Amino acid sequence: MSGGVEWALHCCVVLTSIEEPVPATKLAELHDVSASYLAKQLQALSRAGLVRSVQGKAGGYVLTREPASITVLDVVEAVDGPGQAFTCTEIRQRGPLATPAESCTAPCPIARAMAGADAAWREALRAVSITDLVQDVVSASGPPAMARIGAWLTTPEG
Amino acid sequence: MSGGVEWALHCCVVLTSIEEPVPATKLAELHDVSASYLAKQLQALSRAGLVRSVQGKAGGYVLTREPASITVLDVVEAVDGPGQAFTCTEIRQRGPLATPAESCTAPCPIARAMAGADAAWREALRAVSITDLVQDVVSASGPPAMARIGAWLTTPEG
DNA sequence: GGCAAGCTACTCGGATACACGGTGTCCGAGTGCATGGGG
DNA sequence: CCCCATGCACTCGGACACCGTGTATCCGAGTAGCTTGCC
Repeated sequence: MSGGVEWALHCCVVLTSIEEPVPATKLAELHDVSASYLAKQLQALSRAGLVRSVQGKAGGYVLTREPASITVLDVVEAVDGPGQAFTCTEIRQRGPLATPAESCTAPCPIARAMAGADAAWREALRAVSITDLVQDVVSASGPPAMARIGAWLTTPEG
Repeated sequence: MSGGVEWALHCCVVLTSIEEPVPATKLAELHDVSASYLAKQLQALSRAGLVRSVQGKAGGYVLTREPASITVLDVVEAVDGPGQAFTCTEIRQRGPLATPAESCTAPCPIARAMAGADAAWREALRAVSITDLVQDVVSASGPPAMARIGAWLTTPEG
């Protein structure tokens, strides 16, 4: 899995602390990561419609939806792509004992098992929303944690 | 995910059709894949203890356990390694608002969500055994399917 | 005919090149805000 | 005092190198079985 997923999720959590646009550079120095590379992940979120980018002097990124309606799966699919991890090569249709293509109406058992596991994985990620992550943060670091982040984001210099 | 997983699973299914050792070259030409690369996957299965390799003229690979006790998860972990797909970088401990290390007793919410999804994925793969895959094959291609494979493996030339 | 030594051929196992996707970086296009001048 | 044109600084967006992991391959070490010669 792409490491940028972690950055993107942290950014989504941070963006819930404020309504104004936050530039990528701010998010980068807040997390102490490469600004250029983080921009790539944010662009992916923008293409997926999870965040909206506003340009100009006071521009940046804003969440488009309520945090409760954004799931972790949304972010993962936006950054890593919607493709499945496992792809069936149809080995059963190759070799001297290849099964004819007309008998391959149903997917091969291996592909089915993998697809089932992938569905379970996605379902688990779909069950967690950005709001849930924020709730866990305030439970661990105290209620003013998110407020401190929002305040830091508004200060001119980091 | 590594593409060799698919090859390894097909090999495990094929190995259930016969008790004698099957060389890697036979498995390769049966599936019409690279023999050298398939050997690497079989070595991984051997290191994990799922198959046993016998050397010499009539050597090859044999399953060590009953197919019903070998799960798809076993094969996946043997080939792709036991490591998780997602690894937490502990971003929360970096940057100007880093949370102190003493407050990080519990894993961060993002890592927990990912770990939960990974557990669900593994559980789904653990629920499917090689025997289940074989049963699906005979249901789709008819009872003599596995017998044909076993017969082909015993013929001198492919 | 039985047995043992030697040979052969076949097997696995690890060490070795190549390629592609993820990682990281950079600069150009576009836009909203601030400023200064005019009415 | 209000409005508008101008400039600017800041933002995103996509295009460009680099590296690590997976992909593919090869050759050497080792062993079981067959052959052959001898007793």
